[in-house]
Amino acid sequence: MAQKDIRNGHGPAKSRLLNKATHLFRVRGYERTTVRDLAREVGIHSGSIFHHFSSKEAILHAVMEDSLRSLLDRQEAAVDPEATARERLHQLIRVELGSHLGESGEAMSVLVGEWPSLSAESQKELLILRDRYERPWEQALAECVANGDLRGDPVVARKLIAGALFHATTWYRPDGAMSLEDITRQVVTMVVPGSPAG
Amino acid sequence: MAQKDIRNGHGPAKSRLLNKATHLFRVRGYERTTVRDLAREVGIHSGSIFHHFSSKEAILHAVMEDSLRSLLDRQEAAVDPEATARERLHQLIRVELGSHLGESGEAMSVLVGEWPSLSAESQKELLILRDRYERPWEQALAECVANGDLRGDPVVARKLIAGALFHATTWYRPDGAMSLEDITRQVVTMVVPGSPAG
DNA sequence: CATCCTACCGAGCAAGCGCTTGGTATCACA
DNA sequence: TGTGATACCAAGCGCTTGCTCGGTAGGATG
Repeated sequence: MAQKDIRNGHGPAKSRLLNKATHLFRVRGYERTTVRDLAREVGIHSGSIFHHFSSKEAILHAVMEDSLRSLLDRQEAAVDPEATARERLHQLIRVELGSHLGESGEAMSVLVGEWPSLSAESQKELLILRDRYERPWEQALAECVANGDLRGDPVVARKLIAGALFHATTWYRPDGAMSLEDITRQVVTMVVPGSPAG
Repeated sequence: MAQKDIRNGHGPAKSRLLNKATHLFRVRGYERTTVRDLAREVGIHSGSIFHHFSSKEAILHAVMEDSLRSLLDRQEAAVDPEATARERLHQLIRVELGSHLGESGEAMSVLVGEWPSLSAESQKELLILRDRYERPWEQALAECVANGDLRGDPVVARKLIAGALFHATTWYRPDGAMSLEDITRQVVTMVVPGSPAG
């Protein structure tokens, strides 16, 4: 451990607060999670939370912003701009599904599921990041329609895919019969029929 | 209006309570909706609610049970057991999407979105109805896999479809470019490629 | 050595919550 | 005309909520 920041527990208090909040918001919901629950989990008094965050909603905002930024990072790392539209679609689906079902799954669930709990101002701010994330999707799907890989409207297709992938958090089990890549392949097969691309 | 039941407002108080509760649970969420909000909306005092329902959660239970039962009714009315698996799939998708996006949409959203707010006992009770609703889906999808209309796992396919359709509540606009039947057709096309069935 | 800052404690406030209780007006029915 | 049931009001209880506030221990900095 370093020289400062540890009066109690392991690691910087603020990030431990964020981690526990993510977990509690996920399993109990934002509204049903009290600041006392959160403080107990972290090992501090409830009032001390407000030394780090100005309000309970500021915690939700921080959780969501972290979630969105790391999602963007993963997308940028995984999508090859030189690849074909079909390949990029496969990459986009893999990243999004992996984000929902992997380590960042709880944060992603909070991001999507607790969106209405955010104030209008916070929503507006985070929508800028969200739009940035959606652009590669728009491009890949539009190209797939243009070259005949995908039938129908690309915007509707994106919405349908987003719903299907997000919903996987409610039923996916890491120790189940289907692996993450199995599901990814099935989604790709359903969206753009034909032999699956790499 | 009949002879009894109207002391105030229009129609039986219990059903008005249920209607307003559905709306409030949808737009504000169950937890953020207070019995005082609900009472004000209906035009009675907050305490009077507990003459009709034993608890706030009992209201949620009633909303969800009504929602599930009418969903089952619509399914039964719309699905032809004599039709091919592909046709039945089309019918099932139409019913589910129509339920999400039509008049019963708010109740459906509450049913899916507020499920974690229900007590374990209530969940157990309603799961019996839900299982009944899922059976025709299982059969149609299993048949589609058997006859080659659908590739992949039928259980995963059902989960993906359910997510895609439910998510439509967040983006569908009745006055938008895509009609309900347009979206239904696109989903069918994506799930079972080939010429769309009636 | 004094000063400042950070991170927290301990106590508690005001507001809001679900729900209870006791009472009353109105009806159906005997 | 009396009785019981139904549908509601008026008041408020006990508890929990998000958040505030004065104080303090301890490291860093002049």
